[in-house]
Amino acid sequence: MSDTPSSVQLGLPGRKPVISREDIIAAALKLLGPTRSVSTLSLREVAREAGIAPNSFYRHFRDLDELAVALIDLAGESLRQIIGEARQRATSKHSVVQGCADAFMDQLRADDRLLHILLREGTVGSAAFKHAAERQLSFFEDELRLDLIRLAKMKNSGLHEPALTAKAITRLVFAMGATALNLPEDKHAELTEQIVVMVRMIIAGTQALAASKTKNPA
Amino acid sequence: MSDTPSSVQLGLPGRKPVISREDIIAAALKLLGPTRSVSTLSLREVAREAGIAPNSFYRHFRDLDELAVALIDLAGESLRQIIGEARQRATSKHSVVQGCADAFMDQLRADDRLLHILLREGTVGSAAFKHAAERQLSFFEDELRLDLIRLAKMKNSGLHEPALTAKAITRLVFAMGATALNLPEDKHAELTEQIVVMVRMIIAGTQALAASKTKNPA
DNA sequence: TGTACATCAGTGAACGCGCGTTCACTGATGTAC
DNA sequence: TGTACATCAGTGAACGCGCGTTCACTGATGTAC
Repeated sequence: MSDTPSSVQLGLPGRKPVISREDIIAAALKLLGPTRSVSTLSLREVAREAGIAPNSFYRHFRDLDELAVALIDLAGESLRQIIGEARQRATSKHSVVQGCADAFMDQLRADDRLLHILLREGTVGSAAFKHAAERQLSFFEDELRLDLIRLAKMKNSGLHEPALTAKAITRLVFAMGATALNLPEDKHAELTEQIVVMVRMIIAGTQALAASKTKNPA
Repeated sequence: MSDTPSSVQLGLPGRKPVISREDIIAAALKLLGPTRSVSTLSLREVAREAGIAPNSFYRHFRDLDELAVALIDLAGESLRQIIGEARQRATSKHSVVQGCADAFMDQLRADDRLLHILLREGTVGSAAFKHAAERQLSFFEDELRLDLIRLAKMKNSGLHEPALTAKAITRLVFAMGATALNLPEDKHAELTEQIVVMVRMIIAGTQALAASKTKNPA
């Protein structure tokens, strides 16, 4: 993920890099925001922000697309960590759903650029970029699936197609989060509430379908 | 929506346009596809495709953004018409949900450029563009909301927050549709099936929540 | 420790390109009489 | 019907700009002995 390219491995002779891949990524993140998306970044612009000559960019990334994929991968890791923490934190006090939704929206409100990227840019850009975004989403779905199964066991309730349920929740929350990026701050609480109810709908639905399946097996 | 700008109104003296706004829109649609999104179109490119000089573009649109908004509006209208027909067609034979999902995916498979735009590009682009996309989505949600209420009355089942349910279904289906654009054709049947189950989950969930509300009013 | 050498991160200058936008224009189409 | 005139859709040429990419280079940092 964040390892250096082979030409920069330690132990080889030569000058040490004075700026790193991470510095360039940080520069790119500085340029991003509610009004700038990854696909509109230019190589020269990123280099300017990082304080290097345009061609120096190539010492660290093959092209802009490689940078974009690195950003997506970072964003996925970051989100999974945030939600992972929210899951553990929320087990007793509030519901898991509410806790995760709050954590999600908090991060979004904190202007986490990485989260912005993941929410907005899965559907445009190069094939490699879209593939990377899809990959991170599937990681996320997988963790959620396991969590849903655990939750269902705890509650002794059924679960109709856990994988599909996880996918539905993930895609829906991400879509709602993406709309939040264009919303003024004072609408965020309302949106958080909407997300919570939507997720509860899906969970209630998957339980209802599981129950009817038990009664009337196909 | 598709009316001509004031400078092109009929009855005024002057030369009649040999190409129209619609011709330029058609040229833009020709350029779009699974690998090209609206935000990557250039004015010169569209003009080239339309067979006019670059500066002639300005006779019909203030800038590229105005063209993009026109495309989004068209896309919204087109989709609502498609789904509206599917609703009426499917009332007796299959379920409404299955019918609409099929119509949706058929249109998508038929490489409807307008639909591509609406699915993929609500989250990037100018403020005006995002606003137009959001507006079309809300139109769609509103129609769906009325439909859900009608459906609930027919089935004598409850409906927890119809507006939110409609929003959840719309956003989820659109998100799933967007992923379909990057999928090979042979995965489309599977995806259609997933969409149908997801929508059923949400409907089952909203009914379950409505039922529990009746039993245990807050 | 000192010296010769190899590596290679970062550079400055230059390239050709497509872009959005402007300008003054042309000439077909319409209206007025 | 014919003539003079106004309108304005479309044009060709030009502008300056930022872009991605290339090239040969420099010089700091490391290794070998």
